[in-house]
Amino acid sequence: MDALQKQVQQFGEACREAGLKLTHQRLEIFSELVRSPDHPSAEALHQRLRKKIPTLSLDTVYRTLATFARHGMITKVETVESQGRFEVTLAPHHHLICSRCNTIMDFQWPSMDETPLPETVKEWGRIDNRSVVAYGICKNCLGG
Amino acid sequence: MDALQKQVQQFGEACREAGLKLTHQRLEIFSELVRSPDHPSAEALHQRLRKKIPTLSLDTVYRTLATFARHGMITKVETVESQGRFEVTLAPHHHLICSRCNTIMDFQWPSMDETPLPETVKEWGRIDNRSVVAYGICKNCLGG
DNA sequence: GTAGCTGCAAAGTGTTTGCAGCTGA
DNA sequence: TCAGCTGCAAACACTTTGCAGCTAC
Repeated sequence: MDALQKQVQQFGEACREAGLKLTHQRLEIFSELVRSPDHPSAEALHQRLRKKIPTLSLDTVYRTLATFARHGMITKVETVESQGRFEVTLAPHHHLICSRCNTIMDFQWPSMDETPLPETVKEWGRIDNRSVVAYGICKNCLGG
Repeated sequence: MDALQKQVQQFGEACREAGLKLTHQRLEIFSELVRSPDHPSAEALHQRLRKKIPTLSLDTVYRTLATFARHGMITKVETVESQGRFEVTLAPHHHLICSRCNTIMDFQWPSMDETPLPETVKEWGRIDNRSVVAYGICKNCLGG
């Protein structure tokens, strides 16, 4: 069984646990997100899925993504753009955003994940997760 | 001369350098942002400024913020919400966001600022800036 | 005097919602 | 069967734009 199949199977279990019905649309939306390393927006996902499910409506994509996010199955990525971007919830990782073409790339930074936060932050409240967002220009856009 | 006055004076110089006209509206919008530690949205700024300048229009606030951001005088903060949030460009700092009440707090983390990024990131392209975004629940919302 | 800024109104874009019919468990 | 999901269309919220008059330089 390949990685995608495994993730889709886990998805089925997660739905059952969360009391969510496992519909065709939900399965396809999730699979597409697993296959998409580029953090697509709801609109982008809808475009891609229409080829496979022509009747799929954009508002279902929005609703489904919101549902998944509420159950922690996917994560809404923080960006400066107004459009939300989504990704499947995985191991802790960070984001590189190209200011020119707006692509988002993941990267790992284990030593950072283990560095304790400053004392002042602990006084603020409870931290659930944290990630680094780095802005710059990717090699493509630099013309390299 | 207090800190606010100083910052406003520097603002005047920054405008001249950038070739921007120093209008009443621009000055007030900038001063309000300097006075606002809570990273207000365009809408919020407009609300606050209306008391002082009743004729100020919301689209001028949007346009002005975009102009300031284009010239690096202010920064648009990355959040998961759809609304953009702004702050005056200052020393490097990071953000704590309360998932419950959506307030944004700044914090310093100098040791993190100096930690070099992983090698893989250097291959991606040029990094201009980076910051940590931490999500959690603030003490207020925890009921503490 | 003139380039550029502002206010107004209208349009755009991304997202959410109400409803009626459909469907997975 | 029936709670809950989907598609449709309409509403919404935030942001941008075209235009004519106004203002800082």
